Amino acid sequence: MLSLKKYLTEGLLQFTILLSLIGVRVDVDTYLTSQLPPLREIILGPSSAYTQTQFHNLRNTLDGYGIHPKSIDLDNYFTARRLLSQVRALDRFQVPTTEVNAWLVHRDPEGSVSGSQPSSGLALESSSGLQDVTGPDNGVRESEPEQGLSEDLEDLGAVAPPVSGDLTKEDIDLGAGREVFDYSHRQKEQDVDKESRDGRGEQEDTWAGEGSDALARDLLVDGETGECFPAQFPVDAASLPEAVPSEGEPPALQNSLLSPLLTGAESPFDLEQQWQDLMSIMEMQAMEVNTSGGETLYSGPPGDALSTSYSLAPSTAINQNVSLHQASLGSCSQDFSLFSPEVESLPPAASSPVLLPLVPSNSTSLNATFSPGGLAGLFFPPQLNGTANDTAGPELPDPLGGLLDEAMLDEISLMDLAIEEGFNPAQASRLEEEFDSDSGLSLDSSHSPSSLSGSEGSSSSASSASSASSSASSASSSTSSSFSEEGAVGYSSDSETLDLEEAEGAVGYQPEYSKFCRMSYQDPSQLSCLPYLEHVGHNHTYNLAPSALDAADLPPAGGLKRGGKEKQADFLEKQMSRDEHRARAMKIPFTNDKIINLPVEEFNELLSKYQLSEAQLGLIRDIRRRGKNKMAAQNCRRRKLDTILNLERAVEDLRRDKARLLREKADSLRSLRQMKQKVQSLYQEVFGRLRDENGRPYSPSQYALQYAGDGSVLLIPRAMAEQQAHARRQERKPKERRK
DNA sequence: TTCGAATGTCATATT
DNA sequence: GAAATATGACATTCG
Repeated sequence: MLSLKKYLTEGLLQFTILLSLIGVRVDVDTYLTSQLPPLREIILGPSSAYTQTQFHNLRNTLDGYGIHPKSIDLDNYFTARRLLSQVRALDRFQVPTTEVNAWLVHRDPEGSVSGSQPSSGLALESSSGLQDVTGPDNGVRESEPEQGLSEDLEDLGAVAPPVSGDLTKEDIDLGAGREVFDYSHRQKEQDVDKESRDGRGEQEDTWAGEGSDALARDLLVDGETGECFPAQFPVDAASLPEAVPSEGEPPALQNSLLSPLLTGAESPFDLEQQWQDLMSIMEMQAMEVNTSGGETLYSGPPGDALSTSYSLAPSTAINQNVSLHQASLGSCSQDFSLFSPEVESLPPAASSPVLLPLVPSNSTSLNATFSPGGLAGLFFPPQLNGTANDTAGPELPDPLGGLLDEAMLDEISLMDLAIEEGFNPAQASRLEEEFDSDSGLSLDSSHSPSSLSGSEGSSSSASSASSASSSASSASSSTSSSFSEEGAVGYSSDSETLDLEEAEGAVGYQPEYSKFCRMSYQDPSQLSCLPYLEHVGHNHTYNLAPSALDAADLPPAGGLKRGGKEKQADFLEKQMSRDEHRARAMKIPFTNDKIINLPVEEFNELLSKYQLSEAQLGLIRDIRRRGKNKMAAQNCRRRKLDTILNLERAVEDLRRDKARLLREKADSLRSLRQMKQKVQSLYQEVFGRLRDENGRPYSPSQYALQYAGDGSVLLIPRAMAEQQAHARRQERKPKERRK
């Protein structure tokens, strides 16, 4: 048994593993996935060996010495024997196998486009899919704030890791994926089969061979653990094809996009139907007037398919807009999370085709037709004086001018002001864009350290130095910091300083380090944790004065062979600041930390304990002054940075607020137009039913309805109504000016 | 060699 | 007024 194990372990099995892993990985995976746990155990080792934590060990086992021989038994031996022959046979086809894999790379995306959507295409679609998501979306929301878009993109990466996480990222993130295993073998394979690979460019080999293999294998085997998880991608596959509509989007997809829109439009149509019912109940005789008015109001730009279709149901405009988004939502279940509700609801481009029709090309005429007072008609039941007459004519220059509730004037006037100013949602979005683009501040938060730099507490790691120093300085006030970090003046860490002092019997340093706060920002190990701060590790200790260097640069006594400690001490010595060198040269009997960080009372007390020369005292005072100033400068810079970051955040918040307000404004305008249209209909209906004493209808050019303060509606001569409306307008102007 | 970032230092103002 | 702190300006180092 043992001999068999040994035989397997050291001979056949390893050879089998090597061969199988060199060129026939997919086939090995096939075996693995075909429910052959023993073989899986033999070749790949226990599943635990493929966990991420073990992966580097796995990487080290490429030579075949870490294959978990404990998992081998006799059963596996025979299985392995059988497989060995197969593997050897397969090995001859390793190159074609690789080519097949390369073919998979190019095929899968097509499959995803075609709608059959093999799960493999998802990962392959990653980058293009990302663009596809934003592409059509941009097509609909082309005036979306770029900030929102960037956020969306970030979100997309978060939402759909399989999409955004491409191969290279996987390699980077995991340090080594399972591909490494294969890659290494492929290196060997290159050695063995160079001729067969000479025809390929290296890049192609990397992509077609490694990349596609990895991708294709990702479909079945986790790149890291080697575990099969076919169920994961189908899940994404179900959502992604919708979330990632490609350019060559099939009509079916577009239909799926439109269908929710149409469905969503049903509700508005129902409303409209109700309204029509109401009209019919009132037996409106001049229905065509209303209809024509509505069409006029909602007629969109020619050629606009959306607006054209929507113009038939003006009152549904808002809901149609919503429906449009719902449609895109339904079809983009994943990327929908990209858009925050507020951003998403803003319909720069999506709504532009829809909203533009809402904005009457002749807004002034609309205002002329519907003065703010017209709205009042919406808020009281059609309780009219009941003087019935003939139908009113279609021309109602300012029919509701007198129906205004003064309380609404101011509020509505704002809306009307917007209309009068020619405001429309498209302009709003345009404004938004301009605002976004000319903010002058780069709000790129993707790599902005703002995310790392929180408030004072979290402190901007962006200014790593500043951050550490801030905490250091803040703690210094209490002089009870537990930090064991670099002193304010020196660059060496406490432990390093201690080593140095121990090694060289430093000039009377008293290591009460824990008492003092120290700055850690020069700690390379910490810097290494902050990739964007890797460059922050300068030793800006200025050139030492020759006198100081004399003492500092003395070679080790006796010229003994330096140990690691001494080398470290030498290195640290070079890292010492100028003031530290000076202090050593002047034989200052305490550390610069103490000099700098002690409260003035303790500092004076410390000075009194020693007999110090004037030069020493002067140096100590300078060290203290410079050290404190250094910390102050660091704090100052940190505050500056924090201020900038806070300003950036504030600007971003303001941008969001502005976008939200613009959206609300657009919504309000839409609602206003809807209400005005309804009021117009009501007005016409009521006016049309009025009859004079002879049973004839009143002429709309001569009479108008006016809403009185007591809630009643009066029929007054139009001239009088216009006069009153003019008077109100004059009244309103000073108010607006005051505002 | 030049440039920009990070940092140290000084002078001065402020607390 | 001293000490601490803040800050602008400049110098230095480093990649």
